[in-house]
Amino acid sequence: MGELSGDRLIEVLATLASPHRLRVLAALTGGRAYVSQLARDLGISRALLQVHLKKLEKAGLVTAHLELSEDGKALKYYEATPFSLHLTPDVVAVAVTTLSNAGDGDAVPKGNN
Amino acid sequence: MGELSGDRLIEVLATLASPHRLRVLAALTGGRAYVSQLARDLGISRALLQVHLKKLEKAGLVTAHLELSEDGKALKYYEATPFSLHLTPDVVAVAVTTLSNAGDGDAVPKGNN
DNA sequence: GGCTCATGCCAACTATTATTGGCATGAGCA
DNA sequence: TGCTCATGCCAATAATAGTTGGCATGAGCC
Repeated sequence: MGELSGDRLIEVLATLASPHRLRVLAALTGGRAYVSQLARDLGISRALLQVHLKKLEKAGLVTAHLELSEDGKALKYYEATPFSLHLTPDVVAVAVTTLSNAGDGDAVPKGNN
Repeated sequence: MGELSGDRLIEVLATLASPHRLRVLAALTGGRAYVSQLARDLGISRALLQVHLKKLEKAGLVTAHLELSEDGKALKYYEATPFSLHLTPDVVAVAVTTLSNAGDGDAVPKGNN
């Protein structure tokens, strides 16, 4: 996971920059779990947890797959994806060169100064 | 910079997770600069740049100091702080243990399920 | 004095993200 | 059938973050 684009880098960083998601990830690092179970473990609502799980999944930090329990219930198990990201000023400098101009853009400043 | 608390980790991640701040940091990695100059280089307003610089400074990613130019003008120079942060699931798991319960909290879920 | 350039800061607005509650579905089980 | 448990999703609100423009200050310079 050494060479991600600036956009991907930001996605990953933004995803990790949240207490909830960090806790979710930590919980899953300790072993997989299905949604409702995880919500109970962490003491947060399912709706909230799902939003965070989706963001984590989108960033590629967790993966999900359905599984049938012994009694036939469909459970959605999530598990953490291993990753390794070494951040340094140089890594940042390189990533910036591949940034799409979203959230920025204006090649012509509005006239300050 | 291997052992930061969960709160600090989140602060750093959140600070880096922005195209503007990433660009600012990259620009400063290439050499120090004072505010107005940097704003022109990046093509953004000073007001905007200052906000981002403050956030970067708060997170310890850049430092600032006043300096007098040859003609006596007070210039505020910023420079990038070297850092190295190796992110892995385990690092996250450890960081989580030192998270203050802000933005989370509710030991008792509201009653979902 | 009047012009330029640098800094700092605020009030106001817009855009995003976070969070809650509720509702609907599908499948075992007594 | 009625109850439980799991999933998914949406509409509405709350809370943050991002941006802009303007205004004030201080210091050289013509």
